[in-house]
Amino acid sequence: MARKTTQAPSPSRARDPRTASAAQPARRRSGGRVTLADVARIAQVSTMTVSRALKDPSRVLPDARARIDAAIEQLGYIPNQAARTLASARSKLIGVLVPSLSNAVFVETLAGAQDCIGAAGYQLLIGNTGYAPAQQAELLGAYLSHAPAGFLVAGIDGSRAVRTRLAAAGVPLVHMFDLAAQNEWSVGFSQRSAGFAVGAHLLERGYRRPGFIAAQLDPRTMQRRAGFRRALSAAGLRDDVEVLTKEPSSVALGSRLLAELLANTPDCDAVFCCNDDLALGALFECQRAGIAVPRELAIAGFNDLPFAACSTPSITTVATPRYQVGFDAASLLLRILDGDAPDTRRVDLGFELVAREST
Amino acid sequence: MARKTTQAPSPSRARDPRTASAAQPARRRSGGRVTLADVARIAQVSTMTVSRALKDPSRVLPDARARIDAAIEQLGYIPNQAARTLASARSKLIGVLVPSLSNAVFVETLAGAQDCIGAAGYQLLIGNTGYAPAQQAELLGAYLSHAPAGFLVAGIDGSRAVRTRLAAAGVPLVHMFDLAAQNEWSVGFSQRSAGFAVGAHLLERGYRRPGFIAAQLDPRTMQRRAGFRRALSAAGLRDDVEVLTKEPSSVALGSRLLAELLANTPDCDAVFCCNDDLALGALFECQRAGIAVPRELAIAGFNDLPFAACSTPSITTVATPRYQVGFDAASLLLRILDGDAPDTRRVDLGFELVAREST
DNA sequence: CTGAAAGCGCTTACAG
DNA sequence: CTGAAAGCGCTTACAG
Repeated sequence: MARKTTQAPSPSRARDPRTASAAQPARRRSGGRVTLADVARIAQVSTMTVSRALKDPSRVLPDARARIDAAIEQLGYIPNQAARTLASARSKLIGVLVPSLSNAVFVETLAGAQDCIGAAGYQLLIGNTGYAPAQQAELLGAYLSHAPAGFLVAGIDGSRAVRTRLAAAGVPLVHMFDLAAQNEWSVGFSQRSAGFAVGAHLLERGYRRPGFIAAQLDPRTMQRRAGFRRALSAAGLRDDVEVLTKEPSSVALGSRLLAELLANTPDCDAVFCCNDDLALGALFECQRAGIAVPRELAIAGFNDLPFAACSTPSITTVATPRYQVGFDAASLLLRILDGDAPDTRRVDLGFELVAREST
Repeated sequence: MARKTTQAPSPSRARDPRTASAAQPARRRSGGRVTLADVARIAQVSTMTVSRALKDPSRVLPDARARIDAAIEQLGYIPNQAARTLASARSKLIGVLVPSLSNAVFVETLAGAQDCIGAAGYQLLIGNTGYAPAQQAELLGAYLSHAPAGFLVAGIDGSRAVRTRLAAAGVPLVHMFDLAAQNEWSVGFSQRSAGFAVGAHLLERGYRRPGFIAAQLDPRTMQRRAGFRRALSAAGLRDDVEVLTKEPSSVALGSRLLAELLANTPDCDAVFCCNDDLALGALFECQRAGIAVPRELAIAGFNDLPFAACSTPSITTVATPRYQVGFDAASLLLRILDGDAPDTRRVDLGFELVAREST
């Protein structure tokens, strides 16, 4: 197949098809890379036909298709994304904005999104907003210069002004984790219900004086808190036993916050940590202080990070569908881009309370 | 400034400058977005001058520059990256390939790279190779279609064929974590020396029967192992007390591997875990089995992830400059792109053994 | 310091 | 099903 026939007028042409045009243009900037036109020439069709074969092979006759495939293979042709984007005014890039990368939750969400879009030939443009709403708007604007096909955004912090710009540019946006208003696309679950579930679980286990510790205090954390407090107050218990800080979350911080909580409220018998890192730190603090978990103090976390299942004791937590949030949000975005948008704009993936030894 | 003068021939033109050209071209595909030409028209200069002002303001007279800035502001002009890339044959994208995203180490490396290149207007195109050398080559090839300015790659798994293609395309590549051969760019540290340091530390503490547990078994892990074994054999001790598995690393796996190690070698008095996740799992396993750490068994990890400092007991480990690896590798890449490449191609950032309670 | 022309490599929008 | 023409929005390479 790749063997040259003796009919070939000039063997050297096969190596660099561009020399085929006898009259070289005066100024040529091409870096010698293989283009669609090269493929078209070898395959003896027009560039349009090659372009079609690439996009949708069924729109080209089998015969031409075979010659094109062979030419692509022979030349090692790689499509130029910039040219595609410029001509079509839309790239194969999808902007994803997450509030943090040090939080394993969002990393898994990115993995889910990546796994979903990879097959469709898209790439992720990942932006870290650092939990700053202003930064979110900033990045959305900046990414627009890449003509992204769409956006995936954790949280609903975006200013209205930016969303208007996106709408004007015709770039769809899917919210992740939060459930947005009916007229916007979103994939997530109710943070509030999840918080409520933890409160209800602790009450059911018989704890009467649960506390709450939290860091970062981003919107989702505050929603979990609201649900948790609701569960307590509905049962006639105090719902204000808590230690909050805007500091970034970490295991070490969990130890500090728990120490502070116990100093403030010695008769506290359970604690809901707004995430598993904090819960792990709280557990370490108990081990250090010789407090038996759960006999003297119960600990509940949030997210079900891998270590929660195998710590000693294992940690009760809420399993959140973070990978699925990323995957499904991306999947929804692809459907929207294909003009195959579903009717329901809000997708509630739910959550699951996982009761373990720590409560 | 933004106020319109009564001299303006037609206020409506200011809103959509493109209507200024009386004769509309027959076919116009522009989506109504603002272009360089629009800015040039408003500022009353050529597009070239606007282009220059954007790239290097000092090459344009202050007077023109002021009009251009005003026009950009007024129109809300955003440069089209695709057009830039197509015309210049080089994008503002940098490909980064890491073997895993579930490993916090690489996520921090990405953060470092991101922080470095963000100011220079570059974006990261992040690829996950899943520890598969073939996948690394695959992604390098695929990313070429985006005409990246350069590559940052964790590990030196890339096949020679791919690197030849990159060289041919003039796209520089900087290795991260491993120290490459003298003729290639790399920023990292000696994994082997780090492994040796852990072995030496355990011997110095008086442990005589250290074991080793490891997962994934990627090249870097194996280099650490080699250094560790060297330290033991040099002291005349057995260096083959180990449990290895190709499974992905996790905290739960650390528990399992330790249990297996102790089952095989009951008189083992210390264990070097190839990373901190495994070490944490080992610690949990000891707590579960009632084994006192470090009195009955010493535990050492690798990387110094945040939790290592605050567990009970705290974990001895090797602090690796992962954020710095990402930052400095990106910084090196930018220098190369600016034609300001340093003489030394290998940058050794070193490591630090952090002795804590677990040994 | 500034500008007119050509080109980058594709796709859109029409035709046939 | 296939193709010739025009255009996407910038930058390169020359001139002046």
